[in-house]
Amino acid sequence: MVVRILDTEKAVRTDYGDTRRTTMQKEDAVGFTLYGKIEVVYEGRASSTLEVGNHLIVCKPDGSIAIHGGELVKPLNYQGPGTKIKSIKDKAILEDLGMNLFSGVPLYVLEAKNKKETLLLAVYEVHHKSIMKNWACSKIKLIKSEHDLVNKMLVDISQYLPEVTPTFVDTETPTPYGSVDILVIDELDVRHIIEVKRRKAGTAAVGQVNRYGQWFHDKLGYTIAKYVAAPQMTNNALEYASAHEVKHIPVDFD
Amino acid sequence: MVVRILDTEKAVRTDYGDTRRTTMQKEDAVGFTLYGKIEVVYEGRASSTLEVGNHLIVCKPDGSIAIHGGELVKPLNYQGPGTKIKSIKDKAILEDLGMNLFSGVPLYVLEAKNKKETLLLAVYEVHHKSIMKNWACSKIKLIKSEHDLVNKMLVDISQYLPEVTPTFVDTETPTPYGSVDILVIDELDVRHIIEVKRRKAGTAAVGQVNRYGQWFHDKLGYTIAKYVAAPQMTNNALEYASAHEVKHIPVDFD
DNA sequence: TACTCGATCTCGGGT
DNA sequence: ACCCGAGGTCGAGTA
Repeated sequence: MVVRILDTEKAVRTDYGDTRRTTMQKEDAVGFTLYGKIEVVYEGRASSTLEVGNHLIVCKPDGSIAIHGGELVKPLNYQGPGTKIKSIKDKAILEDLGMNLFSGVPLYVLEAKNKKETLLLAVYEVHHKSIMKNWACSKIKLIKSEHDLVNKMLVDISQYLPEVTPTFVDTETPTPYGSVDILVIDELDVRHIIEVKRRKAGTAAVGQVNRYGQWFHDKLGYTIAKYVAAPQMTNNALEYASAHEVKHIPVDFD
Repeated sequence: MVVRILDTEKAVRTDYGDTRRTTMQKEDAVGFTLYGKIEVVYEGRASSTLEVGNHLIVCKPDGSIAIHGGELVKPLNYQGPGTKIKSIKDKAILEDLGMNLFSGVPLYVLEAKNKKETLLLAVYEVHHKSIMKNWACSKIKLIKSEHDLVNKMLVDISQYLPEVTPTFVDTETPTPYGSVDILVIDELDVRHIIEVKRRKAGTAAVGQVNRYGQWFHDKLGYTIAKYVAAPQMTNNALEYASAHEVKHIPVDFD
């Protein structure tokens, strides 16, 4: 069994001859894309095969790898950060691993391995490839998240609970079933439990606030009131809510 | 206001001069990747900004578009299939739209619009770009899905319900709150409701089977028994399950 | 179109 | 490490 280890850039550039191993540094981290005729076999949490065809491979400096088809945002196959890429040349091993080698001997065969998961890529033709140097690792800043909606409601929480006199307000209050988005206690010691959704809420949101309510009522013995705060609710969610005394608070980003 | 419409390949190749509109055909469908210095503004379900930096744009023949940073499998920003790409050149409009034009006048500004969502891409430098022709649209075949686990259990369902004599078995039985994975009716007319998870089940899975149970008991008046079939359950899920008479059926793909 | 749910979920935060 | 829950979830299936 001959297994040779090479870094991702090297893997694109060489045939089977290279045995050097390079550790990728943060500074000189590179990624690459490769567009070509490729066959993929995945074995791990599930298993899958991708027929030979023109696909795009994207490898990033953090080791993550994705194989994209010509449709949809999500990749057909992928492995997360930290994946190690090797090149395998022993044909018998490849056939053992599930490769049919449809189109004769591949130019490259890459084994992308991450913990107990393996991705095998047989590259039969390379239409083009590119190296990405100094690839940025910035993160986007999101606004109008659920958290922002919670904050908006906190500015004047009593407006959403007209018949309640709040004496205590908390957010992200932990329960064994998850964190309560907004918890309001009034002067009668009633726990008002509010689950906030940024978009239309479904039955699962009502289920969530029910679980929190059961914790506060059944386990802790408090009197409770339950709410789902969302721009809209689905019809089934509304019905399910009314059957469980969950009120809908209409709320949105103006 | 000057807005010019061009197809995705054209968008890479031209500056602002092209006003042709082309409809992309299945046969000549092309996609492209572009690696360069890019700034992104997103406005839609949420909103976000991505600082100027080296990023990879992937546009597919179906109109989906993704902007990838040097980390993680998921794109930093994206739009789904059917997105229309235009080029905008009016600087005042760009500034209105939130572009700061950090690095002077961009080479290209692309507006990717899908329903009520908009992605603005200002491209300041192009390190390289590639056109993908004849991009395959194959799908992968996955095995070991939840559906496979359901089928495995159906082969001998009574093994998982030792004290039950099944008289009727159904799958994907619809309720207003979703479909029951496996429904078993026994000789006493009891409804055995089984929710199947291929991995460790959390509190949400128990919430699901509770909702189904409420439908069969509260609405339809049946006697019920509830189960979560999964390799494991989280501790909180186990506790929640025992409080609601939901039994755990250990099951796995051998 | 609206709604629901699985997913090789992915990803981030906590313990 | 693992556990756990959120997500612009995405995308599939169904009514």
